[in-house]
Amino acid sequence: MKEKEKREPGLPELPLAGGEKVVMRFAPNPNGAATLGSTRGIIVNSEYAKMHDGKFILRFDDTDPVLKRPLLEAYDWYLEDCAWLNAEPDEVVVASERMDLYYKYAEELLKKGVAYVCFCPAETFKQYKDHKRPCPHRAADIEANMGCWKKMLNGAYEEKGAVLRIKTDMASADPALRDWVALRILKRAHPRVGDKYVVWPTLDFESAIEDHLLGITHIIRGKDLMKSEKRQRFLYDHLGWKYPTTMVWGRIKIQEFGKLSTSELRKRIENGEYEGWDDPQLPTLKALRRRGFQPEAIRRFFISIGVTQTDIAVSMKNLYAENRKAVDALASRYFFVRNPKEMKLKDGLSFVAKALKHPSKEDYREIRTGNTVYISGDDFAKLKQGQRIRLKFLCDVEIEQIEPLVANVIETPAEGEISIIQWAPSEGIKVVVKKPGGTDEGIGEPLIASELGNVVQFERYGFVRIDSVVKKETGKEVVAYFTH
RNA sequence: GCUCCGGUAGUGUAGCGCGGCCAAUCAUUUCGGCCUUUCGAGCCGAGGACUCGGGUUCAAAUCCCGACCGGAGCACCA
Repeated sequence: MKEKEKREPGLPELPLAGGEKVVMRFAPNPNGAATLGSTRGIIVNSEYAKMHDGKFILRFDDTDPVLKRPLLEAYDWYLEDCAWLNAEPDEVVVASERMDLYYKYAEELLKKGVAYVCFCPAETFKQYKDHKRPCPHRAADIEANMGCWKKMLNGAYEEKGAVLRIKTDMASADPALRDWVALRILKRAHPRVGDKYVVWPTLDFESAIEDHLLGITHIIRGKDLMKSEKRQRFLYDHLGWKYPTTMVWGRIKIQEFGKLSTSELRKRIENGEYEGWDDPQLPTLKALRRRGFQPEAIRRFFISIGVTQTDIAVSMKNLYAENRKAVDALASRYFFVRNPKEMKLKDGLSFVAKALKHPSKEDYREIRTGNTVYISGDDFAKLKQGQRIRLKFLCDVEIEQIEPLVANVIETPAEGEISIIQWAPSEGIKVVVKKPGGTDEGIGEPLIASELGNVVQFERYGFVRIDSVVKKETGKEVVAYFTH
């Protein structure tokens, strides 16, 4: 009989070899701030490490100073992001600081005769590859290869002048597997280590060496890197190493953002199309943090998505749902009206509304107003003469005329169906809300300014994080970032 | 051209290695109801899927073959 236990919803089980300590890694290129895609890597890898009382390593795969050039600030950003997500790495490794290691193994491979220095231009090599033929350099003896390798390191060759290839099988049925490049020449200063090196390892080489040296037990990698494993296995065989267990996940696309690469994001930010890496329009962790998303919600969101090989397109709605659960209990309620319209309260002088800060807590806020209040443009558009509505926590009114808007205060509140709307007081403050889709402007109650840094709910509008309060000649102005 | 991988409700996901307990799990979305101290909140309820065609079998989401669809690799990118 087989036992099918009900598992808690969560990540699929990690294939365990038994007895070994689990070591996971997340290995980004710090060429920009962490995106939602990188966040998935942080969450899932660290989660597996936690589940098995293992180790979580953050490794910066920053070995391309040209095409995917690292951004100096981004190293710290990743550290901050990990900390914020409660996924602090047990160890941090920077590839560009461990170049000697890669050189050492390159030499070892040359000595074993399983690697060679190749001088073919890319196009020429492709010809050999397509015809399953070895290029002439493959047959060079060890002495000659060592000599060429030294010259590579000394800068004797120009960029693209020579590469170091790993011998695999030039007749492999899969063209993607034939003698791949392990190290190449790049004569451009690296943001972190300067111009100390001219020979740089490719990702396939660097990450293969590191995964072994760091004792990584499980690798989770994108489907696009599936062939990397097959390439790297040749290297592991040459060196007599055991390859880690691998899991593969498909591409993730966030429906609301489409596909934006880090390089593309960086280009647009540098062009001034966005305010920065934390612009609320961007799918970066920094942006979500500024918008007031809770780390726990982000964690649950990515865990619910799991690890499957299918390419997926998930909606932010799932994240909103998780975040709502996290934020609803702690967000105080306030009134904010977008595109305000003034409403004159006839026969009124001044009012003090006693309003609940949260529907399930006995905690009140006061809103003082004169005989005018503001309602939102959206609500205004639906008003009809003679209609009764309730200004929440204040009073019921009957609309006497629309333009200009005048209403009579009704002493006895209506029974039954009546629409209830939020309002802003005569001495309200200006509020600007930055949203993924643009900016809303309006008026809110003055107490909003006291919630700096907090996530609050603007009733009938949504959750926002109070980002800053700026003093202007016209008075205080609140800038809020829209959560959802 | 060569090679590899995948396809369960609108969207994710469980189940698939060891076929029956699957008239298929959970979440989200959608719809309806309740609440009216808001709501995009909460509570209750409903709807909605095994890509297709063959085969094996008493029995197939699960095993086999084929088709179709989708993604990826064949970079001196990560």
